[in-house]
Amino acid sequence: MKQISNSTPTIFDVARTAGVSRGTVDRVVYNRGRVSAKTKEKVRKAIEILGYTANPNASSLAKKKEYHFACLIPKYSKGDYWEEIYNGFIEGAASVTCGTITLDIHHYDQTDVESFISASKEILQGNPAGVIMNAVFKEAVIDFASELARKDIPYAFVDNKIDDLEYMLYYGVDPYKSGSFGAFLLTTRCDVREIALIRLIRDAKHKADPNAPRRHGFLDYIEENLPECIVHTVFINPDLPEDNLNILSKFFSEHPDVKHIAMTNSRVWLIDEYLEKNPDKGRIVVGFDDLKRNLESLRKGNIEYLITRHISLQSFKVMTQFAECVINGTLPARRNNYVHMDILHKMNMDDY
Amino acid sequence: MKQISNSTPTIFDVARTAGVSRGTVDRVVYNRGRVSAKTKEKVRKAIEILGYTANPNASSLAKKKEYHFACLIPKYSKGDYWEEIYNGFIEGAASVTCGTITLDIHHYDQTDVESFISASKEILQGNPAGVIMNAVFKEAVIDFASELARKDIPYAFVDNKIDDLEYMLYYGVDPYKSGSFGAFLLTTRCDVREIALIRLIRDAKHKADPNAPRRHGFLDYIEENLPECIVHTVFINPDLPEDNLNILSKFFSEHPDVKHIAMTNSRVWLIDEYLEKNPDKGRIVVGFDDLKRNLESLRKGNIEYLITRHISLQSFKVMTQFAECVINGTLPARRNNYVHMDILHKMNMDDY
DNA sequence: CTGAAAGCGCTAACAA
DNA sequence: TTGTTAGCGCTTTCAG
Repeated sequence: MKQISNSTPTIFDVARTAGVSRGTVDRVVYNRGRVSAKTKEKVRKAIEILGYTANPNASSLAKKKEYHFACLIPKYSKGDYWEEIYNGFIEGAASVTCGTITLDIHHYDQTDVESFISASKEILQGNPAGVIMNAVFKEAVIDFASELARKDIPYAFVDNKIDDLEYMLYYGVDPYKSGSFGAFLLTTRCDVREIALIRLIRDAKHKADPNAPRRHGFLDYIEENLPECIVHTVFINPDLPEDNLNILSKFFSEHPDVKHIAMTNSRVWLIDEYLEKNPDKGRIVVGFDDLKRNLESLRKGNIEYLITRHISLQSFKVMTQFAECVINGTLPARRNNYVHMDILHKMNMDDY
Repeated sequence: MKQISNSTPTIFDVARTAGVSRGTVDRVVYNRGRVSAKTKEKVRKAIEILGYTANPNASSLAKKKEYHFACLIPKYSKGDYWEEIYNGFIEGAASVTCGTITLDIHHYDQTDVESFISASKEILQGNPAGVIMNAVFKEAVIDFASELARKDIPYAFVDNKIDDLEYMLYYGVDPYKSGSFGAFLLTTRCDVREIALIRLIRDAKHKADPNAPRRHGFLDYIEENLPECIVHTVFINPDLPEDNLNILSKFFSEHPDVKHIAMTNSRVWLIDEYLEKNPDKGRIVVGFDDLKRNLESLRKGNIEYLITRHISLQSFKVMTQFAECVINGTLPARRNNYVHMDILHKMNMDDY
């Protein structure tokens, strides 16, 4: 029988001062039920008096339960945005201590709704404790969400979301705001008459346009603040890098006064070769997301600003918080979590 | 006797495959000595084969040792930079799991070397496991450091450091670089002829000039990139806010063309009242550090950019890493850790 | 130099 | 509804 309670109180101390057993204390601490109201009150009071908080180490050591989570995100190639998201999931799952997490990561093709649907069906088969996904195909996501709801499986969104669904948690950056911010950084303190907005060709199959909100934020800012400014849209093909050089050369030789360039998708590195080969002191380029190749371009000075955030932080956070809430049966402190937009410039990129 | 080892290997598994006891495994894992070379080798091999890693939860649960650390930082008033640093220490100490940390936080008066010296003596009396401090009074810090070295007490720096000392760890932002970056943000895309650099009067007692590196970074940038630009230095007194309005009004009425203002200390909010009362669309103000009052000024649009970082992150990081290294007898992965400089603007400050 | 064993604080299954 | 107890994986003391 332990006698002295010098330092931090343990569950044992609580049990003793409340005059109950450790098991009972555990029950009220974790709301496991099967406790009379009277006892509950006694225990609560004891906890209050002693200022008891559970020792997370002991807790996670003792519980050996495994929880199975599924993630559904676009497939990616090396160095992509979604690879970072993936990494965040893995690290997050590993760092959850209130239970052992196993992860099933499913990928779908962003150009193909069917791939999303079939992946979501597979997930349903697995009967996970929770699902984390992003929301590109609106209707398909809604269908999936209602399936999950029926099966009482909680779900969370990362990167983007669908507002009127009953998701438990969201982490991402406000794309519209980031677009406006990009427009600000591109045009501040300048007398801007024309802007080139470089976009990616998406073929007919690409129904999804995941960058639309950011682009709209960008365009709305320009319209409101620089109504006279002309925005030229230039399409390049991400799959035909050789052609892009020509497309860009052609455009800029036809529009020699256009000095301001923006790309609202995450692949501003696609135009790096052009920028490199056609240096122009007066040019200002703004892009998004800190992909390795974008950072290179920033370092070389071809890009002025990159608007970004720690990509994997979003998926890390959503993974850890979601798992904790699902396991403990609690709700997150905040449901919608917008992460801060960082500005990266050649001068402050080193320690990012 | 445990039989099955399905999932992650435990110290028990290692012991069994090496044909030794758990105690022995522990000794080689933590280099506690008292193990024959032969046994050591056997154990190492077993660890290798099984891919064993210690369970941190079980580890910190089992070890009940208390470690006593001392921190030595300037005293502060509510809302100050050093209050945030203090908070980071507290949170960091609480989140260390490889041992129980107790903290003694000592404060000194930044205007008074003696106060530093006497505080450092007190710390020595306490015989702490380690010391974390900042480095304002150079000689006094060097003396203190050599005392610590003699007593074999490791120490770490936060915020700023003295390069040629044998400190174990440092977290901070490169002040010189941040100054240059501020100069860049203030002057980019502008045709700047004159700048007002607002400084704080420090009386004769104030031998320390903790903002000098940042100021030099700022001034050097201007000199190198805008050699024609005139930098006016305006002194205000942080203790006489009423006077400042007059000083600033006088200066700016005498220099109506000065539109660019910088403050390289952390208290740009001191000029907020002047800015508020004398609105000027063409003015650009750049400050440092995200103190609450600075953020207010940013929100109101009186300041354009604030260069900062999560202040408490520095002390949090230094606390957790330093404690871990001291306790485990290891060295940090990186000794000098420069944290990223964030740019805060009205448009991206909300989720910071 | 090595092994045995008693905890660390908590959980969960079982007994009452 | 409540109490009891055998671990979770590791540390550390004490014997050998």
